[in-house]
Amino acid sequence: MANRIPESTVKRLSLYLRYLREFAEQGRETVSSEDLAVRGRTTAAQVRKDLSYFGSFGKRGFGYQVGELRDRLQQILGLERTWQVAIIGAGRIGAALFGYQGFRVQGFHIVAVFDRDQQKVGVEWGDQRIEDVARMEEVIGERGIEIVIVTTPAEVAQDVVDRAVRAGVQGILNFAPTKLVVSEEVSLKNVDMAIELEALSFALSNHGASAPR
Amino acid sequence: MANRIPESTVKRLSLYLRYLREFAEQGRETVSSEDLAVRGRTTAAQVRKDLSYFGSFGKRGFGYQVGELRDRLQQILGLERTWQVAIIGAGRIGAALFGYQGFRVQGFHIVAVFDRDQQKVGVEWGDQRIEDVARMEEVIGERGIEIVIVTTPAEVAQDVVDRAVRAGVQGILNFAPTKLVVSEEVSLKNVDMAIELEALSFALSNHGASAPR
DNA sequence: TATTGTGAAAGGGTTCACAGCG
DNA sequence: CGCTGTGAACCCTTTCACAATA
Repeated sequence: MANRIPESTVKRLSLYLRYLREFAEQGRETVSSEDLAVRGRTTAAQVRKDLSYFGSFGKRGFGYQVGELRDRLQQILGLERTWQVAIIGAGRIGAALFGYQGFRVQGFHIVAVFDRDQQKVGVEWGDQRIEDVARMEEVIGERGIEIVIVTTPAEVAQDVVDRAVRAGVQGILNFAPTKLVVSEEVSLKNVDMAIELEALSFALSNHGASAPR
Repeated sequence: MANRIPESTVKRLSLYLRYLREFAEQGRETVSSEDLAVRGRTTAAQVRKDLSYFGSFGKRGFGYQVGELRDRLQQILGLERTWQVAIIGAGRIGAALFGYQGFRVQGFHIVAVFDRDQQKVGVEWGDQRIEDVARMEEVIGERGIEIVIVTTPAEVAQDVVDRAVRAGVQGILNFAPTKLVVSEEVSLKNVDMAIELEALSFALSNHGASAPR
């Protein structure tokens, strides 16, 4: 069980979890792999293969218990616990993420916000007071911060990440448009809006030119 | 040339373009596939294969002309023209994206911002006045909007996208945490922060349990 | 001589098809 | 009987290795 899981499988599990919550809200008790596939625009075989990496959760001839599968996915994804999260960079993107309630629901607790701008340090954001990034290591240690969300300018992102990792951070969600280098024990995910837009530009520029239909 | 290009190749081209701009700023005239590979943490063979989908731009024994390859990539990615872009949803994420200068530089011109909240309609954001989403079709037509960035709540995202597509939009960058359905002629890219965070949670929860080292 | 461009091989993820089982 | 779980086939992307050549 759980040998080497494709990244794409993990992301689909997140989606299945969303759908299971929807189904649970609607009062449904069971779903088939086909139901989940239709909801997520994938195939039933894909759903079953994704789940099979972690065990067998269904009953042949019936499908899956909605509540039970939802709970198993939450457990698999590590969402039954809470995560201590910091946002580094109190600019516009930092503010947007701080305000996004979705994180809290999932057990991601934002317990610090850092900025280097002395004008911002000390300013209150909801339940947080912006900290000086100079004190980052200290605060990471004190509050047991495990994940940082990086929303700094690209030029300083690598530096703050190196410091955060040395202070004990294990996971990084990077919004800075730069490729960060981290050691293997640290998990890194990138959200790069410029790349997505450029991929869109490419697709639009090559309508029909590349696709045979 | 340009038969069927992997999505991953297109995204790497965006990165190579960034690196070429850096190299150009540093005054470098030539680069090898190895130089680009080191900069982007990939392999020289990968760089050459990616480029080979579009032609041969290098000189054997020398490498590539920095300026020339940069220009070719800009052209391939459709970045030599400008794109008319609208943001749908004037909330925190919409504001963050509106303020992000990176887009403008690349030729993505934000020429409209929509919201359904009458409190926001008419408010000025920089050079834009927030429009009522009820007028969306009209404005899309008038301003020749080709791409929309969706930052609405998940519940209404599909509806506004259907309307935008009917009004002529060809590309969608979706920040709403929901899977949108669009017809094949429309290009869709998703940025789903919740999924990225959950994938991070999974990776952190399975440190060593899944990876053999 | 150094580096590109590219067929061929390898690797990894998705789809298929069906045996297994409630 | 119906739907799951899964080995095998398939397909797509990456890597390899080397001939081509500026």
